[in-house]
Amino acid sequence: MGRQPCCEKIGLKRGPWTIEEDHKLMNFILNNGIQCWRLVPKLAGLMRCGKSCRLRWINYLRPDLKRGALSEAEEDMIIKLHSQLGNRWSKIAAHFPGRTDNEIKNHWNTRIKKKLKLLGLDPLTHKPIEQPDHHKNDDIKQNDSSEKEEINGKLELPETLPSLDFPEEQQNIQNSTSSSSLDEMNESNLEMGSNELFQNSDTLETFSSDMYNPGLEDPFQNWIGSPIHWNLFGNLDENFL
DNA sequence: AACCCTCCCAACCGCTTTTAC
DNA sequence: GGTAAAAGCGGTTGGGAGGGT
Repeated sequence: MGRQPCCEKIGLKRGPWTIEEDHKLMNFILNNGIQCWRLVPKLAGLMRCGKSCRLRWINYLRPDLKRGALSEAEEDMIIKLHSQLGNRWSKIAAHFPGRTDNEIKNHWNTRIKKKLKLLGLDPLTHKPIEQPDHHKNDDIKQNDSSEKEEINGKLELPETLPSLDFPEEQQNIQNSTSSSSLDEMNESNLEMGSNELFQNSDTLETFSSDMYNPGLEDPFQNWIGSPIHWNLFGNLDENFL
């Protein structure tokens, strides 16, 4: 007997959201807040499941979302955080106000992973990828020029990798080959919380607060600048509210 | 112009964790 | 403490966009 579905799926709409749906959801949440996602679609007049509404809000409609491509500094910090937290995207995203876990995860899977591989690093462990012994040198020689070309051309990598300046004890764990010890490290880091975790390196608190346009104190200013064409919503009130 | 391929990202699925009773 | 429901999370996928042939 499996778990029951999160909602009654019959008759529910799926796929991309329309502007009308966005508008309904946003108006509902802005006017009523979120008490229970399961009730949101019903009360907002949407043929979506609550889960879908939650995702849409978090990943696209939230007023405080930061839009646009991730900067190189953000990318470097993602790499750094990933080396310490693993695939805990929500934890990583917590250090990037206005960015979503989905966005960071997508960016990791489509860009950063490749970048690390091209640099000969395992995206999982952040350690150099082991080459088979007897072809090791040949492979490196062969790949060297072509990959460098790609690195310098297509991907426009920085000259050097972001320095992963772990505290000493974390460095030791990083150098260990045991995956369980990596897990332990991650667990203990999580328990420590970010404040303590990064106290010995450039603090992420500083990073987080400095890097995000401190000029835009009000998140709604970001919202207004988002690529959603708000003027399209202008006449919808009459129709949907 | 038509086709193919790759990249990117929004959205879904299913599992885990948290909360409420 | 046990159970069910809700929320959260991470892996995966589908399809549109854009570039190459």
